[in-house]
Amino acid sequence: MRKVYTAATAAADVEAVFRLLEGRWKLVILFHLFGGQVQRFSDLEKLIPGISQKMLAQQLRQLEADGIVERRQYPQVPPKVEYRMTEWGQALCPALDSLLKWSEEKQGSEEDVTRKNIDRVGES
Amino acid sequence: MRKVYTAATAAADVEAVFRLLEGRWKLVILFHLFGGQVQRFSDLEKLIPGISQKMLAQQLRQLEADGIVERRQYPQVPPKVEYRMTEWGQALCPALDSLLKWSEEKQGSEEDVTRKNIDRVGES
DNA sequence: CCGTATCCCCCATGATACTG
DNA sequence: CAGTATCATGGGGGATACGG
Repeated sequence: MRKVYTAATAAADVEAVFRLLEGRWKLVILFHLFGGQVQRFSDLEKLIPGISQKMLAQQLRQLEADGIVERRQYPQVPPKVEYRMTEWGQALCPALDSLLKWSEEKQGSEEDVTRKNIDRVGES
Repeated sequence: MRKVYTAATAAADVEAVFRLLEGRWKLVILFHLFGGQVQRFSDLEKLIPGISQKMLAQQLRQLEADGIVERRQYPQVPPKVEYRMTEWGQALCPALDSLLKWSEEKQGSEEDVTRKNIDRVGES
């Protein structure tokens, strides 16, 4: 049984999802973890040019708090910490893919729009 | 033939989509237009409590510029302006729905996570 | 009815330095 | 290796007023 939405609640819930993923670096991090990949803090630092330690730590903390990413810490010296997607987090991948597919559709749709506008010239 | 993505390009493209939809009011507007609904400026003003004219105009302009929403102006007094989804914009609906479905999955996945954490106690 | 124009504030991000 | 702590900043969004 699917949840029922009004325009307001649907928008609010999508916004809630956006808030989980907004943040300058979260999506890059996620795409480096999708598909079961496991990365250490320093791996992500290397994989993501331009990110600072502060931002990497902050975004990972938030993703972890939101249940999207799992942090696994090994009590040893030197420290070793691994990050991976949670099961739920991994399930986000196809949803993001549908957004990508949508953005790919843009090209094909533009000629149609042009034709529609031409057809509409002189409309009341 | 699908476009091929790296972690960086996939993230960049999803971010591009997010930028189209980010904005305090865009999603509410969209959900009031999805499914072929047509709304006048003043309709949207009434439908969306708390929005200012400035913000409504601004968000509509951006949605229009991005090809998501279509603005149809009738040259008459008093002015009449209608907004509706473009074909491409309407295609966004199922993609957003997959995000909603994902957020609905959260509940079911949380007990599992708890169990996993318990199982993992004492792990090296 | 359908918008612009201004001013202002806040918070996410960045730079930089330090630590168990 | 894997992080905090602190300070600075800029642009998105709100309040308010005005215009065709």
